[in-house]
Amino acid sequence: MPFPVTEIPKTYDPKQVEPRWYAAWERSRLFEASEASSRPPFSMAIPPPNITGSLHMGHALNNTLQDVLLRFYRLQGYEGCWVPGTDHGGIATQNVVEKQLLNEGRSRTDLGREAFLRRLWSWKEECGDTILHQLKRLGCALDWSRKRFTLEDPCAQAVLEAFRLFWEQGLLYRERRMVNWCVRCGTALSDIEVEHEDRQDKLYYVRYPSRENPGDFLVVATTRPETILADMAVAVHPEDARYQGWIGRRLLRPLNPGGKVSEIAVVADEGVDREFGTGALKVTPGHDPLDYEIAQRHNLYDFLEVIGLDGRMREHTGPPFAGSDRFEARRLAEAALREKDLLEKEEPYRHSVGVCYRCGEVIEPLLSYQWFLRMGALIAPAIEAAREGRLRFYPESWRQPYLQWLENLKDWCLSRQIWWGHRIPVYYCGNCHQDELFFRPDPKSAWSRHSPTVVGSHRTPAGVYGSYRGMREALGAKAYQTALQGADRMWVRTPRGPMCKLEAPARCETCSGTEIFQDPDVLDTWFSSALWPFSIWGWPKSSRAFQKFYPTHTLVTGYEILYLWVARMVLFGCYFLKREPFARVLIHGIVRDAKGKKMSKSLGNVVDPLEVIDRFGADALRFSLIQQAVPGRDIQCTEDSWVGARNFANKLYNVSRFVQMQLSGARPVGPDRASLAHLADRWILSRLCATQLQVGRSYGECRLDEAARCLYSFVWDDFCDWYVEFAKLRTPAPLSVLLEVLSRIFRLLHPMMPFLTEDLWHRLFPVSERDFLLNSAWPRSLEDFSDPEAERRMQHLQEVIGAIRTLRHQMRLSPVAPLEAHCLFREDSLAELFAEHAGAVKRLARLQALYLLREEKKPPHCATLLVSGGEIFVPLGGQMDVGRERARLEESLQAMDQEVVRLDARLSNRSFLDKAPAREVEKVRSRKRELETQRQGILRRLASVQ
RNA sequence: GGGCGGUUAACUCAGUGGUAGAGUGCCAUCCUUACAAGAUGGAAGUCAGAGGUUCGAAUCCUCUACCGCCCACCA
Repeated sequence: MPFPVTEIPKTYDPKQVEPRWYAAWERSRLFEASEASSRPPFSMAIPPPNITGSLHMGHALNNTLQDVLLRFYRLQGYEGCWVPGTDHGGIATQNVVEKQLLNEGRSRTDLGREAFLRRLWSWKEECGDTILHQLKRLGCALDWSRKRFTLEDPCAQAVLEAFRLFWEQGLLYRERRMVNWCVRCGTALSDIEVEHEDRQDKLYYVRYPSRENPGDFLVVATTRPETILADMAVAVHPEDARYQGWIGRRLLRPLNPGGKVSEIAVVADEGVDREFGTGALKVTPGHDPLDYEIAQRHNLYDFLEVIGLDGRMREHTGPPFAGSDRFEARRLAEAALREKDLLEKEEPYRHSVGVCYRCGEVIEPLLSYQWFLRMGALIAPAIEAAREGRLRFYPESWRQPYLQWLENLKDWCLSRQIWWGHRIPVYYCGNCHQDELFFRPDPKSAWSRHSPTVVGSHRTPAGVYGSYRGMREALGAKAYQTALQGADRMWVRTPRGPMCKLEAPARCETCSGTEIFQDPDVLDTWFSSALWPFSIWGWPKSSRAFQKFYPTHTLVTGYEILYLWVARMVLFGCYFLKREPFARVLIHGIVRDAKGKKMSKSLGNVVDPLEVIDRFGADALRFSLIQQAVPGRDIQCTEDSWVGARNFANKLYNVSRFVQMQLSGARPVGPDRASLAHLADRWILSRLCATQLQVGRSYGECRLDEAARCLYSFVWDDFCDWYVEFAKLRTPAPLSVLLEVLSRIFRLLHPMMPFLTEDLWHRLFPVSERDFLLNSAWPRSLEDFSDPEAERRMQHLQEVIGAIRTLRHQMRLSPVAPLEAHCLFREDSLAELFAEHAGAVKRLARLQALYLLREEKKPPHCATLLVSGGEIFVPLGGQMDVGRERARLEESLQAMDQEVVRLDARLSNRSFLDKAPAREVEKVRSRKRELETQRQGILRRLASVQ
């Protein structure tokens, strides 16, 4: 009894299926890995999304790829463990919450550090897991029992421990240095957190008067005239003939803090580019990294610093500059120079400007106290790992950039002057540290009224520098306490060295003083990210999970965070554990919109993955992304690609429905090689064998895109279009093969389309509710079923069926016009083949009759088809259009002639015959023979068609 | 300034030495009892350009053009 069609809907509805299965998986704790398992481990650490925002296409792609790998390796018999988690996201998250406060008309200093942090934690509780929850809709097989957050234990503990270990090894130091300062975020950034943007600016040519003869100028080109106020010298190239006479002379600084004119020297330095501008460079060591280096080379240590941490000109610059924004100051400087007739000219100039990767504000190079990590000792192992193949990149082309980055690596600026993050575990003693502090007080506090009197300090709009002891003395104990509470932050220079402790010490180790305070800075959020592949398992504590699952197997990520994150994980993993944190890095591209533009909120071109899931299903979204995810290459996401993937899902759904309808009570046993009699059976299993091999290989080599395309074409072209069409004619239906093929398709495809395959698996096979596909196994090898002979024979049938279908169109016949075919084959085996499968050929070519001729007995009024190994005559009777038939034959004759010419050219080429492999030559020869035979046939037909 | 990647059908892209592929779109025909989210057939490409290596090049090498990305102390 066929299953009544009406009971199963004709189109697949993912909405009915997907949520149900994810719930079932979770209920059964299907994704929870066991460290006690004897199966080999396959572990992955999710790239933890920041707790800002919600799922976007990039996450969807990244996590789909991971889920495919996880599910594939689980089917392969591995103990799969994929750890979910989120990143506190330092500056990014703090910015989000600060923006909220701003809308309420408040700032973080209004709240104070503690209240602000409380607010961030409640944000985290509220929105932090949004993305993780959304990943469930995508089907991700994450082990929820192991969810981590970078700011909580065990990850937070790992951060402290890592810092302490670095400290003990002497790799940490605190120094006043030129760093990238974001005046908007109010923090230092590491070098890779600075992005470069091309900007249209002006290049100013400024006259620096000679001291001896103020009418004599040396002209310097600069884009930043506001920093002239902090110029300490002018540098020229030592071999620049134009300036030999100037070296060693004194110049008058064109603009001066407080208007007090002072002198600067002309120095010679190799660092100067003679080609640029006038070949003379103004040296501003307080606000430019190159100038800082040059100044050091010339022992210029007494720098002027004119731009404050808030991006405004500092007080001592005097009118009209003091207090103005640095860009406003640029215009003021331009005007002042013009007024003094020191501006020779200006020209439009395009150059790249460093901006903050979090807020886009132009970076200000500034001197400030920061914590740095010495990278020198960490680099070599990370390089070796990649050189020696213990760490592999997919695609390999990313290995070189990775190595180059490491080779040029400088020390890492770790400290951030924000509040949200891992507070640096360093403690200072109020008694015995002779320190210099920087306070940025709450403007409403009493402290700000006292500050101008502080000893030895200089003041900026941002705050006050001064010595710790000096401040206390100046303020008195009480006001000083208030100041400490109100202080936004402070930098401390420590002649005797502070203490690094996992917990706040009660008293000073040196003097037993109890006035202990912690370094106010937090660590770069990427510091905790670098520990992620081992902190998630509880490192530094050793645990069974850690033993079992570290190192992780594969890291999947986008190339945009290769340095920011991937390289640093390798550095840290190799350093702390002497073992790279993963063996493979699968690098995918960026998801772009239909026009190839990067998706961004500001462009308004973001496509919401959840919306795509609603419309097309998670499986369709996944399959579409996978299909396009050639390693390292960007992906365009378009409506079309979702539709195509959804149609594929529907195709598989329907072919399964078809098989289901054939099922009656008894379940057939699986086919075995010996008893496979039917050509179609042998053929489809042979094709399946090749497909399974290819798909397995592709999955294993991180070519998920390849696996997707391979399965797509097997399912659609081979199975649906040919095998099932053959099967429809057979009674009883070849259920054992149909089910075997489907059962294998489900398992091969499950990593990419988990919901649909799970659903169909349960519908078609007598498995219990809890026998999940993910717990089944990758199908055993089909190599026994490989059958090239069957594939060849099938090809003959396909060719003839195709030729007759084409003929109908060429002769403008209706697809249902009654036709018969008379076949004449040169080999008996072919005749037997067609005799055996006459039914299928008749049906698929829609013939009324199929005759096999023993000798040439061409019926009258017929069209002739030349096929491999024979000819097919199709009588057309009254519908025969002689002219059309002649044209058709002539056209194919022409095509053959062209091909023959090409083949002849190759065969008459001595060096081809001599040098090409014999197999290749034989291929050409046999093609030529076949063509010749067909050609003769056509010529005979042409002669007889009147 | 250095480096990397791309340029293949109208569109989006596969294809690393044997003579060009897919999906979508287009044209034509078809409600053939799994699927119109389908079936069948078709048109459509000097594989960016030039040179080289090779019996043979979309594929390897060199150069050029355009597009994109990364790195760099472009004052």
